Amino acid sequence: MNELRRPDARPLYVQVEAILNERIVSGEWKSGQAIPAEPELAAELGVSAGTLRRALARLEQRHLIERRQGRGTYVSQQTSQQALGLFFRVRNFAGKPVRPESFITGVTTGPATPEEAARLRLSPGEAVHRIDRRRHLEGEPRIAERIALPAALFPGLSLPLAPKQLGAEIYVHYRNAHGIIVVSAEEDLSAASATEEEAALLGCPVGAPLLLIERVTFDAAGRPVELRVSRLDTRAHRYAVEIV
Amino acid sequence: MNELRRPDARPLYVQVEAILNERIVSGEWKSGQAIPAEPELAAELGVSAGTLRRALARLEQRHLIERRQGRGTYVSQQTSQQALGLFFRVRNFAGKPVRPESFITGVTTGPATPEEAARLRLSPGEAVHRIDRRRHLEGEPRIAERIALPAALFPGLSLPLAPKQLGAEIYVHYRNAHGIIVVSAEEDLSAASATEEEAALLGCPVGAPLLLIERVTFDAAGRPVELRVSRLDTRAHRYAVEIV
DNA sequence: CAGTGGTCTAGACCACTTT
DNA sequence: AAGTGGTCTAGACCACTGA
Repeated sequence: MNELRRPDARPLYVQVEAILNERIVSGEWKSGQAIPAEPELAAELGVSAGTLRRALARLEQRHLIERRQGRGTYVSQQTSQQALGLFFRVRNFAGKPVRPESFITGVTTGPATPEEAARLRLSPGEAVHRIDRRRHLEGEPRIAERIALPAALFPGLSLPLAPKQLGAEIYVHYRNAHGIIVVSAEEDLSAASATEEEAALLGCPVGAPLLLIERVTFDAAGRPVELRVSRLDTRAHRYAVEIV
Repeated sequence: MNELRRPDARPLYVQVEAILNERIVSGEWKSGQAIPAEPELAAELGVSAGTLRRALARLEQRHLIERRQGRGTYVSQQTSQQALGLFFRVRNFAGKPVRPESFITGVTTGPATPEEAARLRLSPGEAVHRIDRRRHLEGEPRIAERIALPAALFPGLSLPLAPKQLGAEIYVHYRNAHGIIVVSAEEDLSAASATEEEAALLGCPVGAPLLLIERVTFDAAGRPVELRVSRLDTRAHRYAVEIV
């Protein structure tokens, strides 16, 4: 049933983590659903409660599950609010997190550029969907961004077009429509000058300094699922980073 | 001897972590020194090995100690290399971490500005030391920065003046000369245009976009110990962020 | 109240490092 | 061989949740 081997190279709790991770990735355990209680799971997998708990703690740290004393263990819902809290690090000058409003300005599909292929680990020329968005912070246009998605992962890309869904995080849409659970990201940050087009979009002078964010997002299976290039007007906002 | 109470609000392993943290902060256990083995420590503190291990794991995660099977547990040395690996997130376009060369251009002491007082949790007008530096990446001047330190924490600020020490991380100097162990930082990032002065220093056009990094650093006791404002020329480098 | 996760303990065994 | 940290187990007890 399980391929658990004691004298494996990896510790038992890592093997258990991988098994449970796979159950979530495969959709056997769906988002928001309760998973079996500790004693039951431990018995099924043939490990002690302590080992199982250690695996569950690692899944919780990766935000794949949520545990609450007395309630149970649930596969993360990745609601809009949670996704924003984890992945949207913009604050205003008072230090308060802000919620963006998003407006899609264009959707296209075409062969990946060399840059996109490299970052998304695609073969040269594989198809990608591209979404262009404008995002408002506290009522003002502050972010211009382009999102590139491997077409193979998002067959027949269905976009949320209702105004209500436009405000929601797109990661929630990935999960609902394509079963992709986003868990981590790598970003490269730099400074750039606003082009004419960006200046018009953001209402800033041509050549104004913008914070350029190039993000590659990964799902629970470790696949790169999104390349996002954002330009943030920092006249009224900051990007927050914590180092531990 | 210890004030460990079982029905405390905090779990035992958190209380143990705090006790061990205090021994490091107070200098009872010095940087690089081995601490007692698990059985000895557990007996001394009157807790089980499991509880002690959990506390040690948390200290290790905060980079305050290092553990190696067969060798023992050591208070972190915070060598130059380790400090850079944790706190210096600049990469070149190949994605490789780069080591900065640092040149101090000025040192002054004076009353804190309102901004400095707020970020460093000082009373208005308390004294701060200020260090201005220019930093080179791969041979070129790329960073202009000012570091503000609470004078109360750095009595008679002794600066490393030998050329060799100039290259080392200043956090290593904090530890060696003032016993301050740096463990975490919060940063606000934005984009700014180069002033005439910065342009001259960095060899870029006036108005060129720079990545502006405002960092507050905290020590093992949770005190803010440094406000650092850096301006990074991103023509040849990126600032790397990981989100988990 | 029953059932859940969270804490704490005690002890066995293993893998690694040093002498 | 002796001593270290790393893994795994089994079980007791507590704190929280919901019916």
